[in-house]
Amino acid sequence: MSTRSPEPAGLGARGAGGRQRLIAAALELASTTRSLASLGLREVTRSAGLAPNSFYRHFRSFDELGLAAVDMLGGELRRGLRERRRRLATPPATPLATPQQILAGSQSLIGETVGLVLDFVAEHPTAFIVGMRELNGSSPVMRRAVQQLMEDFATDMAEDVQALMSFANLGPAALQEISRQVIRQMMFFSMDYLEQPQRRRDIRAQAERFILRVFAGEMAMGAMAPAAKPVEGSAQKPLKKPARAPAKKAARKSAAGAGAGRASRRVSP
Amino acid sequence: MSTRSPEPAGLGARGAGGRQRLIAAALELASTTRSLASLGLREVTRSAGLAPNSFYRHFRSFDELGLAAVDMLGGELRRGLRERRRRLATPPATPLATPQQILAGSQSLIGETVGLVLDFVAEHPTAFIVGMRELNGSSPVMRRAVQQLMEDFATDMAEDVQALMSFANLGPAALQEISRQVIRQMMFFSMDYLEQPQRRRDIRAQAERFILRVFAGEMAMGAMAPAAKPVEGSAQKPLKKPARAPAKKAARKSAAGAGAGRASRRVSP
DNA sequence: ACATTTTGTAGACGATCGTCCACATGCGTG
DNA sequence: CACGCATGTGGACGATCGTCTACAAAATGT
Repeated sequence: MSTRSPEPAGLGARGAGGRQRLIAAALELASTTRSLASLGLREVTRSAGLAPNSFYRHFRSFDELGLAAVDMLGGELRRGLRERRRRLATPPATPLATPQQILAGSQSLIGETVGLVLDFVAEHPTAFIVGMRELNGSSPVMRRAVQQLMEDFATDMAEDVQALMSFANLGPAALQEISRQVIRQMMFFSMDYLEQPQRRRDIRAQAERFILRVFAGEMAMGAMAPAAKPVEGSAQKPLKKPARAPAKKAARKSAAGAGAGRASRRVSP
Repeated sequence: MSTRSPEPAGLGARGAGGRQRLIAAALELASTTRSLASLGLREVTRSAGLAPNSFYRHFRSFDELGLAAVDMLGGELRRGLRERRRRLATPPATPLATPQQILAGSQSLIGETVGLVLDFVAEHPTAFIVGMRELNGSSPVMRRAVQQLMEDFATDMAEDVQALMSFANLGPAALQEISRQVIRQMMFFSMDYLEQPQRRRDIRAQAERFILRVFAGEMAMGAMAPAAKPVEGSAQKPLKKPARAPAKKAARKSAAGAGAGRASRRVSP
């Protein structure tokens, strides 16, 4: 529709046209300054070296820009994760093993995956920060997009775990539920990872420990009182329809509110 | 300093002065519209039924308003949780029990606590939504405040678990780590709880299951290969000093960015 | 080569913003 | 009563904002 050349999807893409520059500038500004929706159209275009009106040549609203960024970077991470995990698809170790052995054998897989995620986050800090922000942030559109992305990650993870650890027989519903919880917790770990670079090794270890602990807990609970794990129906459907808008009356077009000068520090008096 | 009367700290406080009205209006607007920092001073005062200038009579900036809200509502929840848990401080069941028995006996405590948290969230949706938003949101000041509040919750929880389940001998470092992870996960559960009222029972069950699973996992891992749980030093210090500002140059006074009309929908053409 | 689409620029309009100033009111204390 | 103090009001300023219309240049298809 827009760029006729394939555009290898690099974000920082220097020679690329205004579209990539706008996305990069918006992520940069939104991660250091405020939320995506609070950004000024003029602010972004100025930072991208374009005239204010050029924004409309590429996006109709900030939501559209945000969705493009989610598609681009979320897709990149998702592809990387799947590829990495498929590459690590060593045939399952001795199928008849104790839970201890199963977990111990999974440690390398877990460690590699955690590493990939945290590396990605460290390489694309602005994208992650904006994603985390929009997850609970401004527009319902962005919220849905990021939520769906996380749900996709969880589904990928559940499938891979099912394939690589089928011997540890976990119900598919429980597996999806655990995967979602792991993905969510990884959001916090990733934030820590960015905010406290000096503690990266510890944070990484914490993440691996958490995953191990959750799976160990599930296996332990499965092996004991069955009254403690009903799981009910399929834990959570993959985000059906919006159905109800959180806004008060009309579904806001993109963003709203936000003020003129704000405490913009009057940097040029 | 400000209100000389004790002010029973009710939020909606109708007869109260402009201060409470401003906080209530800000939370209402920030939860339905945008982030706290993106709010307009005029927007809030208008919603509170005051003149724009009256804002300065109570707060110097939006950060100050946010901190007041965190203190008020965060303190309320924290007090409620501690009180509830102390009230449930039934003497520990048979001290010499299997892990299964320990966990089974803890289910009622876990269920009660989860219920209290989710009830609070359902009763103060705007406060929680704003908190969740500011956790990763605008100003470093608010981020720190909410992070600290969560860390306090985690510490409370660790202490209570230690007191009520001392027989399940978990190291204090591991206990603090697990508590923080539980608190963090509860943020997501709480968000689900608000966004999907029709699934509340399921979400509540998921939360209880998660907590049970994490503790079961820790106990299972403690009982097996010790190479799998080093935990290192005290998992995470309680948020030492800011030390470095995430902003670029100067520490922004309160909020920044944000634009004039934005896509404010031109609601009155 | 020429028309069309895409991308970008320039200027202007009305609206909202944060903030400052001067002024008005209620209240307790001397 | 006079005084200080907290609280609230109204008007005005300069600045930034989103968006609109009109025009320019490069790329593209035929």
